[in-house]
Amino acid sequence: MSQKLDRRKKYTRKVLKDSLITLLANKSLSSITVKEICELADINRSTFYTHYTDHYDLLHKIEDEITEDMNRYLHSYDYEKEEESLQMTEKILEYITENRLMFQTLLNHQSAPTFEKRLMDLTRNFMINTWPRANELRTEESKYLSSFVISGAIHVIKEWIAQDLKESPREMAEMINQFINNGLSYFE
Amino acid sequence: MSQKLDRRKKYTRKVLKDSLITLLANKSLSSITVKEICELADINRSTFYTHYTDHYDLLHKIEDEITEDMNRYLHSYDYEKEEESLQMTEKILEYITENRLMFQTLLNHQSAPTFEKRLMDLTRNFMINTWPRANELRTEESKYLSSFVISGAIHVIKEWIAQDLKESPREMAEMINQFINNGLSYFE
DNA sequence: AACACCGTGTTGGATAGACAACAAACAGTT
DNA sequence: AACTGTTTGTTGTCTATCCAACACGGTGTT
Repeated sequence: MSQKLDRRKKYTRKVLKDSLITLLANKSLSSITVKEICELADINRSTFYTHYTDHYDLLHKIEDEITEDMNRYLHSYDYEKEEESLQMTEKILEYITENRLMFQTLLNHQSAPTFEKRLMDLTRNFMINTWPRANELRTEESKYLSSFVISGAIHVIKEWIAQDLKESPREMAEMINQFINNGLSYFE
Repeated sequence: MSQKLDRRKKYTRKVLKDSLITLLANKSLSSITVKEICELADINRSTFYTHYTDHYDLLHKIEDEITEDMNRYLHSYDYEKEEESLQMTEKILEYITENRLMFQTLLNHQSAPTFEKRLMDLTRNFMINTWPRANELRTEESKYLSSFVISGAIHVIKEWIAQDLKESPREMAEMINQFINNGLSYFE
């Protein structure tokens, strides 16, 4: 799956991604130039084109990576067991902590409206397909409920980030899981 | 003098230097292996040897660079003018701020006893050769006085670092210059 | 003593990235 | 409309780094 990358490739992609994220914090995606990204990353511009076709492609691949990671977290725990579902949420929040700047800017509609939508779709699909309690509901209802619950959770996370991650991932995980459980029991 | 470096060289040397400094914070120089440095820096070990002969050489070149930078600061201001001498001290303190971890560990005798000595020699030479007030003194006296003043200043800086750089470089510059001036007027 | 283990210093071949140069597209200026 | 400056893709050559492999010396284990 994830091939063993040459250290040079690994480094180049990392700094290009970091660079775009940094720029996105202050400017709109369309106003950012490839040249600018490369200068900040200290990478030759021609090298950029061996990895990405343009900066839209770069952003797309950044988002791909995040959603892949999220997906991995979602599927590496047994959501039916309460403690494991808690650990899962905690793991995801830790991941967000580690990539704080990324989430902070990507969740900001202005620069990249697609990201939040992708996150929601991903999580909703997971819930609908693998979560028993959601399954028991009628299809239509479960869709709305999951949307409700997930957009709520994402909003809480956004606020958490905006407040400088004052609470620990564990605290937030407990809080968010509580919210979600309450939300899901709404129709029970 | 400083040739335009290929980005790759620049990057490799930077991460190797950072890596050694990081390791020095916890272990003694002699117990650190080349392999370890390369693994932390994520650089192939064979690449290390194209730049440095061993880790002692690496540390030596780190120190070289710092002393060169210090020297540049010392000579880019007119020390006779009070305001410029203040700016100079401030500039040096800012430089220390930017390389905080480096100074913190290198000034710690345990790991690298030579560094503090090099710094002192450098500064003392500067004072003796280019500072009029020190020149007026007898050679022997000026040597001792400069040693006294400089070791005092370095100690103040070490304390400043240990106290997490609470004061601004400007504040510290004013304080230190005051100390030095008072110190130098001792024999006047 | 024989053994396995680990870091060292070095080599050779493969490749990613640096760099310089280019034509083309575009935006703003006069 | 010609002019200036900037970004864009693209290409060819050069070289720094990667990687795997090697012989060597030191250290410790049985």
